[in-house]
Amino acid sequence: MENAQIADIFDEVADLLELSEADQFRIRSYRSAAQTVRGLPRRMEDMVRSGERLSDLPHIGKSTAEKIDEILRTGTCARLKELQKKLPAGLTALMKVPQLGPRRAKLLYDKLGVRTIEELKAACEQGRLREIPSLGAKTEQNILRGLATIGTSSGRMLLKAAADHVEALGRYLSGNKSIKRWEVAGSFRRRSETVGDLDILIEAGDRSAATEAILKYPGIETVLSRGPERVTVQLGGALQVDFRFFEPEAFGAALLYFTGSKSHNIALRRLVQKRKWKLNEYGLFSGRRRLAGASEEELYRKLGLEWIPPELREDRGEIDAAAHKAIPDLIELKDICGDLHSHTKATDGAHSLQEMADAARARGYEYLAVTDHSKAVSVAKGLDESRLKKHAREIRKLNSSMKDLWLLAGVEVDILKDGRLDLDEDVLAELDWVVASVHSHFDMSKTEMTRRLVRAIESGVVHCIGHASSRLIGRRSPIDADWDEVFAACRRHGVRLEINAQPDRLDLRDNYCQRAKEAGAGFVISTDAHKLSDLEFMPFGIGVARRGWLEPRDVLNTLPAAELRRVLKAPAGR
DNA sequence: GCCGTTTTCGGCCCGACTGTTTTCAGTCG
Repeated sequence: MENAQIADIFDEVADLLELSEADQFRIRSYRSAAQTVRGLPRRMEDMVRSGERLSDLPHIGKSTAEKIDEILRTGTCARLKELQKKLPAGLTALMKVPQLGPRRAKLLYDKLGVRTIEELKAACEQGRLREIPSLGAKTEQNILRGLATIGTSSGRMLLKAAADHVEALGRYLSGNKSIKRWEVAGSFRRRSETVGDLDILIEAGDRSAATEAILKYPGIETVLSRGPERVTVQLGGALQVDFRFFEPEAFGAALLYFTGSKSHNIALRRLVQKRKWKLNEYGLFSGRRRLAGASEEELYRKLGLEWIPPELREDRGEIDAAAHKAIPDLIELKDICGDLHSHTKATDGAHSLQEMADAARARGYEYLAVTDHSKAVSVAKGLDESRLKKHAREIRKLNSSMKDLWLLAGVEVDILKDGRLDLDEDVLAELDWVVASVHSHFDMSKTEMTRRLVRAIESGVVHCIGHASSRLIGRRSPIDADWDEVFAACRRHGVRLEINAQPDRLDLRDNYCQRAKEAGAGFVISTDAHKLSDLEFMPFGIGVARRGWLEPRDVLNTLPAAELRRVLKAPAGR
């Protein structure tokens, strides 16, 4: 059983407890436990098997540890079943509708007999909600609008899509005189792979002028609310944006607060509470005296912590690390010296070898690996042995004509169903760089898939496993494998794991990076560019690596060309 | 239900906005 499934059970218990109007702190406990389980870099099942004490984990006590045992044994827990018996099914779905929480969901069920989303919709359309005191016509409309957004998507967009919005919006905000400073906080600043909404903090000379300017932004579809502290709008593409106004002395506290994550904030507040202080979005206070607030650095310093990069703020050990001055020296875009995964017109790329090389050089790279597909990917006109040899000759010919860019002759070879490689190993051994990837048979059993990947890793001709889980965010689930075994094999054979920077891949994902690093594996960050503009995806890969606690020394393509040459010449395992 | 550098009992993160109130509950982030 996966951690996410266990977490879902705890969240459902919490939902049902909310509907039962149980003790709010008990509810919060279940939520925290769900959060801990969901964010864990390792599987609970494996931890239990190796005899680790679950109650050592944050927010997991004796009672929750017992429930985890029970869930792993039986697939569910008695507490959940008992609650489900007491409350009608469907009510938990109802309380996830925007505008509805546990109280209103229960109210609608008790007074109107509403138990499904469909019945809710009908009740709103018939104007029956206004029969209930405390609800009115406005609420009916708001619920209907919320229902409309539920159906359309998961409600979260890819980080890249949000980044495009931020770029346009940022240009607009920067061009306005009444706005002195603006920063995007939230999951966008933490570089989460998807973003639910945008939180934009504003320092304004004149708030009402700034508000007027914001409301004139052409991308706005609906104004959801506006007050003196906050303006909430919806942009096209159903992206919600909160603009919040802050004075300079509170700006750092606001940035900290709205960057989150929620669990990071709660963990910080626990520290604050011990000192009898108060931390909110306006500052750190002792009584009414402000101790800090203008910058994040001073806030963390007051708490005895190093500044924590936003990507680490997930309550996965970063606060402890900051207290011991052990925050890693996270990798940055400027550390990257080249790109080790790209395609050309030879297969499914859009541009020629020369064009790709020029673009890489224009970015200041020292090297680019050209890694077109192998023949199994027939839709991409994948290369067979003879076409690959010819392609490699062309790459080397162009390479010899260039002084300041090393073009590595490479390939992205398919890992076949049984773990063999799609091209003759003698031909692969001639190349400078071999990426091996799974592009088919995604639904094999965990045992078979593990064997498949490990066999490829053990081939002796592979330098790197491309997009290891082969998931597509929101569209295709990751393949199932015993990742600890895969990572261990990578370490043994000196095979790197790719962090694929394509916005809908971001694979290996962040918590697996952390886990693979602990297992001693190395990494590369690549764009898998199929066209010139894809080379610009590198920052998204960097974001994942930073969220995975990676430092420059963990990532092969931080090496300058000369050093990379030396490493690649060394025997495997180095 | 979790947690402990004043605690094994008694706390537990904090504020804004909306709608329908006429002092606040519910929801949201």
